[in-house]
Amino acid sequence: MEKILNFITKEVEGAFTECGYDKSYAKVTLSNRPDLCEYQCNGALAAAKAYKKAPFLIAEEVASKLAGHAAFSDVSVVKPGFLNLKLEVCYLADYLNRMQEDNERFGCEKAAQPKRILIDYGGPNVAKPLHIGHLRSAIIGESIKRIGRFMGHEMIGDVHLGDWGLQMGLIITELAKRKPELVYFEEGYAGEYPDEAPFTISELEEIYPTASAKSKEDASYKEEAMQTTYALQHGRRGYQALLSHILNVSVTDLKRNYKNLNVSFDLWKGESDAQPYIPDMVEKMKEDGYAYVSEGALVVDVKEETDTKEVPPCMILKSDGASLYNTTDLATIVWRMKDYHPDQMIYVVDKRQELYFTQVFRCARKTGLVGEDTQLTFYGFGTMNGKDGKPFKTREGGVMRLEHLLSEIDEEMYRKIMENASLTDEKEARETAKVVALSAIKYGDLSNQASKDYIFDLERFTSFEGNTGPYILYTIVRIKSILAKYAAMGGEAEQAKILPAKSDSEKDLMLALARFSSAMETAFLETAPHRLCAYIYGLANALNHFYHETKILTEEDACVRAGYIRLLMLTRDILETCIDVLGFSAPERM
RNA sequence: GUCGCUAUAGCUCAGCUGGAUAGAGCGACCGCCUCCUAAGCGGUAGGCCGGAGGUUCAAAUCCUCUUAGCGACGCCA
Repeated sequence: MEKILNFITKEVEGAFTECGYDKSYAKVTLSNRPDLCEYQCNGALAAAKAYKKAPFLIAEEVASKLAGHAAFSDVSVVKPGFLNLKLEVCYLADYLNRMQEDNERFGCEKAAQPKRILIDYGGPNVAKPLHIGHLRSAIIGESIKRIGRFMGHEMIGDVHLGDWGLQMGLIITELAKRKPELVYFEEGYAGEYPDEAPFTISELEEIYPTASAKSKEDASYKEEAMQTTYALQHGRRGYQALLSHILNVSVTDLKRNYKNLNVSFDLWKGESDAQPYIPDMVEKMKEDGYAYVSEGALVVDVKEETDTKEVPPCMILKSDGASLYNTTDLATIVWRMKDYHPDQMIYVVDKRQELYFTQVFRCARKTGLVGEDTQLTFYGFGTMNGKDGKPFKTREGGVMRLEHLLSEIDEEMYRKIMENASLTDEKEARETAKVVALSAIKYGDLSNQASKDYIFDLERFTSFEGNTGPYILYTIVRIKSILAKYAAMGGEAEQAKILPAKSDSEKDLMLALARFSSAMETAFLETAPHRLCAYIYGLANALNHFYHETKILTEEDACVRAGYIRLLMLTRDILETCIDVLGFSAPERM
């Protein structure tokens, strides 16, 4: 189904062409003067020079061709040469009815050429709790994934676990100190290892920091951990059995945490999955003459002629021959290409890693790991700061665990719900609090441009007012409440049609609804969830304005009433589709 | 030092890729519940779009310079 803007543009293009002007001037945009018109075309201003004609005259010529068209109720020309358009209410109503019949797409067409896009977000470390540093990546990545999916692309989310390196050796070392009697430490043991892990997640979360601290103080401890790491990476059975226990316990816990955030991944691959690809990859880079030794380390030059800055070479191996972050990331690209050959890989990562990823991407291209048909995209997000504008910390100054942050918000939301006293059932109030809290935290994040730092202000985000998640949910709940009452009254609107708007607020709402497909498409093309937030905020405003001015259930004309109900249903469906894509949902009541 | 990002109302942020009078929310002030959820709606006050030049019919938006803050710059991830 065609976007309403496309339709209008096509009409205007026709008019420009008919008047002998190039249709490229016929670009129609949303009006920035809603008091004057709904859509506008500034093409006459731009065309004036090319055709050596006063813009006003051009605009008038074009306008005369459009006048009387069934889709427009008003076509006018203003001052220097603006072409202002208003839509005919019948046309608009017809368009919305077609949207509603459009099988859950609401006029938004899927991509004609679906792409396979692998999106890397998350990046949690095994055996370490999620902290707020993981929050943005999870929220933003999940939303980009869902937007892409809605647009018909094949989106593959990969969590990219930090499950490799010294940290694993540290854990095993510490465990060996504490429970040396475990069969995993018995050398030469050839039997089966237990299915049950010899630790719980909370033990694990305590073991790692303890071991990490010890290794910093005690050189021999660190040496031992490094040897353990080496043994682990070179196939010692007992250690590998422990590693899979650590992974299992940790991943189970991570999944639970991500589930609370309504975030999920298609792939639970980790850095360790990339290791098998390293030797061949490195060998090939050497053979092909890309990799050479510089200052002891194996590197690949990634400078380019057009660089305005110094781009250091991409390091492949450290001078001691060990692999590092780069190596793992490149090897990860190897298996991703081999197993999925995506059209695009998007990395949702802290923006401070931009230069690093520039190096990795260039290296991957130069050495032929990825071809021209795969796009590599760095999507950097800013830091989440506290109210003081500095990186978010707990009151004690430490890094806050994600779980703690979430429960704090849940608690606050629960308190407010009880204050409001609209829900009396304890269980429902608790559940609703969670749903609303999630909307607060996600909308608070997503409504900002991802690339910018933003200030996380608990009070502001949990407030019920203004441009917040709860406001959006409240709007949806209001609609649901009316629909429920309508049904209770015995109303049946399934066969009804949305009727031409009778008031300004109704028309504004309808215009906002008609923009849905543009908003979704823009959000995808610009990888910009905040554009979708801005859209639903406007839509929610339009609904609340309409709601305030219109008696719906007490409307006497049953046909008009049913038309209103259909309009509300479409609004609800679009709002819910949008928040689903943003990664949260609305309760029935709040 | 080099490069990059940011700068818009008291605060937090938009600004649809160059268009008309720069918009929201919070906070402040003033109104609106015998009426479908007032977590709402309407209104008032609040701006040299960091500064200076330039490009053109038109600049918050593009270019140059400049100031301030933040960040990145080979063996961390």
